[in-house]
Amino acid sequence: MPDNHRTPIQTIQKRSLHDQAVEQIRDLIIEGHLEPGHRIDEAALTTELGISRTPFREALRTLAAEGLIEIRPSRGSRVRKLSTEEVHGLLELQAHLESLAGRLACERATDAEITGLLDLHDRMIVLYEARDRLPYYKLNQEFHTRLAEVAGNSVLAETQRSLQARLKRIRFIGNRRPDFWSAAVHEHAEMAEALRARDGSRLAETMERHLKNTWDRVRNVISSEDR
Amino acid sequence: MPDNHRTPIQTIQKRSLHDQAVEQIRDLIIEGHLEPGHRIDEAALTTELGISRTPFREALRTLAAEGLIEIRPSRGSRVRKLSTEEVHGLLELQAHLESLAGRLACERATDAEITGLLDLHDRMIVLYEARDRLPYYKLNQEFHTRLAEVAGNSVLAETQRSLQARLKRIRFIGNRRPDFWSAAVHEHAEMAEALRARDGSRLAETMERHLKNTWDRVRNVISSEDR
DNA sequence: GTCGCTCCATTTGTATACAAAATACATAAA
DNA sequence: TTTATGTATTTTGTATACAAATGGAGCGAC
Repeated sequence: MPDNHRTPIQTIQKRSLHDQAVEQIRDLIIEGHLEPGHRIDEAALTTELGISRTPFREALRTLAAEGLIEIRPSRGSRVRKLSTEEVHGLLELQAHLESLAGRLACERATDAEITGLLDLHDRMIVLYEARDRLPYYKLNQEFHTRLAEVAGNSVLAETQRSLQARLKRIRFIGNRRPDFWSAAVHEHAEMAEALRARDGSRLAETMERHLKNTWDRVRNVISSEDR
Repeated sequence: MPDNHRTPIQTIQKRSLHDQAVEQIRDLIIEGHLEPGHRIDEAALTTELGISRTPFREALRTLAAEGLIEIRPSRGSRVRKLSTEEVHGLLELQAHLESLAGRLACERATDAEITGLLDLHDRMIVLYEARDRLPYYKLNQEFHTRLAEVAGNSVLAETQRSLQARLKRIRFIGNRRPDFWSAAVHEHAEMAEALRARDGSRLAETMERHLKNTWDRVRNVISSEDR
């Protein structure tokens, strides 16, 4: 008799200190514990993480390649501070990428994948109605990520993820104003409809518009904390 | 009296071993001296480059983040071998990105930048007529890179560059067949025309088609050297 | 022959030691 | 007071040493 109730097998992953460091530091940046423009203190962070400088510095190289930090030769690394132009560039590019992702998802995603996305959307609505901002924000990120994942292009998904990581902090700020948030939710409802109908063109158009509007929603916020 | 004839002051750039290693290894991969799927021998390469493992391994992390190599925990690194699907994904994404780049370039580039691109195109034609394949190929790469650069979105330019690097070897192979090459040149002529007229929509459309065709030109070549 | 085991040679991952550079500080000259 | 110069301290870059893991070669049991 098969044992249906055993705990699911988890592939044991041995992760190098490097990998763990990358994730930890990335989270510290995204969650705002390391502020943009702030210098990264190797000594402090290595003792904090309990690792030596070798894997730590490798992690810095990875994060630099991802665009999250910047390394100035012989002068230390800093959390990268996004200029207004860069944020605009990131959002412009993401709008365009997700427009493609939307179109492809409508063509290539399985019914189950579409249902999963719609389910995600429903949960977002519930959270919006409860004005539960942080969980909403997390599901929102997941929605965009998963849409890119079901588009059947791994490079696209990977690139989307990278752009999203760089924008994470900014985006979070963007939903602070209630009217902004409401507008975003409305756009999401439109996206869900297009998705349900597998209307690629409409979804593409909506996603592009959604991200263009995001830019309008965050631009003021940024300029205030500009360099 | 000011000395107008002294040699111009060059900002001395000290480059870390890390940076130099990244470039060297990247070139080795792109130029095919390190074959896809082939294991990267740290001992051999470090002595060859005359550096220690520390900066070398940092370079590997950077290249892994760029997608050029893959690091398998405790089991060494290999030059990443592109599957047919990945090449398709890369080209699909690049097509979409360059379409955006084309549109934006028409809106934002200066006249001088447009002229520069057209000049590049003219030189490509000359090289094509002389069937001088390698220099043509290099100018072609430069054309695409510069188009992305003058689009006024640094993130877009950076992303384009990264995708291009990953595709470099594949692309080179694509122009082997004379009829393929001729078709590509024809498409480029169209792009130049649209650019001259600053017709963003047409340029965007042409670039997308150009890269879609590139996929058709390249797909057979790849499957033959598939894993 | 094939499977499984043990041991050894490599190779990879991490820590540490040392060298080189940058920053901070203090002192002296204008 | 300001500027310059030299010195100490900290930080960064690189090499090396050591630990841990992997991949085979050899060998025996079946």
